[in-house]
Amino acid sequence: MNSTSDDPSLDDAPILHVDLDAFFASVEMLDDPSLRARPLAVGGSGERGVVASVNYEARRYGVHSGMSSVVARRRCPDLLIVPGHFERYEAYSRDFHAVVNDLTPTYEPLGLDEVFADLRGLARLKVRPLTAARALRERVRDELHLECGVGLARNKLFAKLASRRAKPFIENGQVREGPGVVWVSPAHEAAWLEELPVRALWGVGPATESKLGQLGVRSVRDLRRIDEAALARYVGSSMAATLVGFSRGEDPRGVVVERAAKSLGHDQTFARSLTGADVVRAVGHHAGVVSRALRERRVVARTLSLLVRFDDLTSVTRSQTLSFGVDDTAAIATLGEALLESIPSRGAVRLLGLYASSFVAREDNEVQLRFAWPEGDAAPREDGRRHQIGLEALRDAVDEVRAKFGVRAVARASELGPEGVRVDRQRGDDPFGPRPGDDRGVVSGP
DNA sequence: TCTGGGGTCCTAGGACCC
DNA sequence: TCTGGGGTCCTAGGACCC
Repeated sequence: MNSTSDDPSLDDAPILHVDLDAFFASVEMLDDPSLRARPLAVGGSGERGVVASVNYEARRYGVHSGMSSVVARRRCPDLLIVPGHFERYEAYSRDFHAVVNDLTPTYEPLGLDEVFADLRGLARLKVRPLTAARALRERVRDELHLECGVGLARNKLFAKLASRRAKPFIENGQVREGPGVVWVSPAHEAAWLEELPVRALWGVGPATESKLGQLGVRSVRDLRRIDEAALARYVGSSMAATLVGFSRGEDPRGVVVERAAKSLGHDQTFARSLTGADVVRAVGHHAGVVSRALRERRVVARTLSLLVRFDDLTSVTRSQTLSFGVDDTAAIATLGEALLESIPSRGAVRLLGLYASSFVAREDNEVQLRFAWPEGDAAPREDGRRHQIGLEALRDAVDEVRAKFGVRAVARASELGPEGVRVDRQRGDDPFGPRPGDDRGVVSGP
């Protein structure tokens, strides 16, 4: 199916996809060679844990990433599940990107362990795609001591399918070596797609697969026969157009080199669900994580979102966009708490997430704040002064949240007395709490 | 199989402006 | 005063990726 005998031209194989094999698990085995011979997974080992990465020894037992740890251990009782060391993975990822960058600067990372690259810029260097792909694999192996699969094709769709085919695979419970590098020649594209289940296409998950099933669409061949308008009624017009394109082997997505982050956040599923004041404390902890990440990136966020997943697995989100950006822990914690207050409780909290978006460069935010500076007053110079303006505006924002959602109509478990009567939390040091003669924010409720 | 934590994108409705 | 269309921003939820 793939041709490895002659090296295609850049026109026939401009897009390369590299995917590191069992990345997290492989790094753990490099850091501790005694783990090599045994089935290993990286992830949470508790009741609510999920395995994020699995070595090939464990895959022989049918364990794969994304699987709950309970199920994984059922399939493989000898499975060793170790916690992740993400700084290590990030360090390896940086080295990986550096190796790709030596091949071409036109590359696009996906997560820590995958990269798309556009090789067209190498035309003048007379680089041949297969030669480049093999050299890339060699360098990843020699310098990082990691294995990877490389795919080459006309577009991202086929390059990704190809790299998957390049990797080791399990056959009859045994690990088989893959070819390492696979090129999908344009002449063979149709054959590649023909038998492929729709689930193998990028963007088709369980929900879309099920919707397509209702239309009788299971394979890419089925997809080609279906009317796009009919498809759109089930999966939306955007997804319909994408899928129809894929079914014809068309993928307009380019390699995007500098993809600026649009949001960041932190969420955590608790080993034991939280109630009452513990939830508020968790918001404070998340605020610390998020604000540090914002400062590290030298941006401030105008939008904050809070996600709460209850024990019944229902999720609720609340978000608030400010006219200015924030990056300090206290401000984010206060806003997060206001958002939390606005969510009607449905019992114990299983997962809490806090996310920041609508980034503004820190310097630009300062300019914005100066605009808001009262007439005739001096422009803020030192940080403390600037901070105060933020607090004033922030207080308004918190009031806005409370006004919008009618906070008094809802009480957290922590604020309920034994009879379910709301007890006001005493927070004399809270700069955002009610002030004397100030009843803003209390617009509804019993 | 009742499921993590980092993200991205899409959809649909409402508010607001021209 | 009522009406419509288009554009943009915000919000909530959902699906998907690694």
